[in-house]
Amino acid sequence: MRIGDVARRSGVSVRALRYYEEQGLLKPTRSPGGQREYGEDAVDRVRFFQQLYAAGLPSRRIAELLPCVDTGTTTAEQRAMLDAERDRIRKQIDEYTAALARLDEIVVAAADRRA
Amino acid sequence: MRIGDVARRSGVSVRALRYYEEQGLLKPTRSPGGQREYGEDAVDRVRFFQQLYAAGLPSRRIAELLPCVDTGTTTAEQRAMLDAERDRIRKQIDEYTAALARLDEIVVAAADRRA
DNA sequence: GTAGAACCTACCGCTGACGTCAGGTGCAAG
DNA sequence: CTTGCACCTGACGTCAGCGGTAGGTTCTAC
Repeated sequence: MRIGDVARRSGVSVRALRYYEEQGLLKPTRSPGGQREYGEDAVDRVRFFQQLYAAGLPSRRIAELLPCVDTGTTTAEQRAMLDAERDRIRKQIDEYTAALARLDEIVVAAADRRA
Repeated sequence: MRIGDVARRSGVSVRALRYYEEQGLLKPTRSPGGQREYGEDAVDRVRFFQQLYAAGLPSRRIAELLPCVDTGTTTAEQRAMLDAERDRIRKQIDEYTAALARLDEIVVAAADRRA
């Protein structure tokens, strides 16, 4: 698959795919002419990246845990990082939930006024 | 209260407080010498900002909904914005939850391997 | 009245995940 | 063989929420 196909199928831009490679997240082979050639798994991998990006993980962290995904094993360091990230995400969810409650308060207060 | 006091009490930097003013979130009065003078409610307001920032609301949105908080009423436009933000936050929570599940999978898979 | 902490404005710097050129090359179709 | 789209590298631009610095002023304490 060429880069445009991966982009269309995964829903990210061509630029983003080149950026992911720059960050060490994708390692496509090259055609004799120098064009990137992606395997079938590339689309799923990109969707996986998007999920983690959406949870606030930076490229570095994603790159660090790719070996875990590929080998199915973790070093002590990787487990520590995974735990830290999971903790961070849980806290984030709490903060989002709290903020949501604050916005709800505003809505409810305004609704009461109108009632 | 002067800016340093507000900073210490609310846990944000002096620089951040000046930034909030620049964004129209705080409107302290000025002393004859030109120094910012904050009311007692400033600390709570800043904590409120932090909560919303933590949920991914940009300064603009926060500025837009401050009138709602102060007056306890909302215009149709403001209600639409509030609904959109609440929706966005709920989706974000879903995405965070999904990402958390993915990380959990990795941890569990690695744990199984070790077992 | 003077030291020094706290304040002021103005401005440049940083990070991250890309967007957006510019200028050149690869490749499939007719 | 040429059209023309897709691709390439390299490099600068963007946005948000501040951090940090420079150079000068105000306020508080003694």
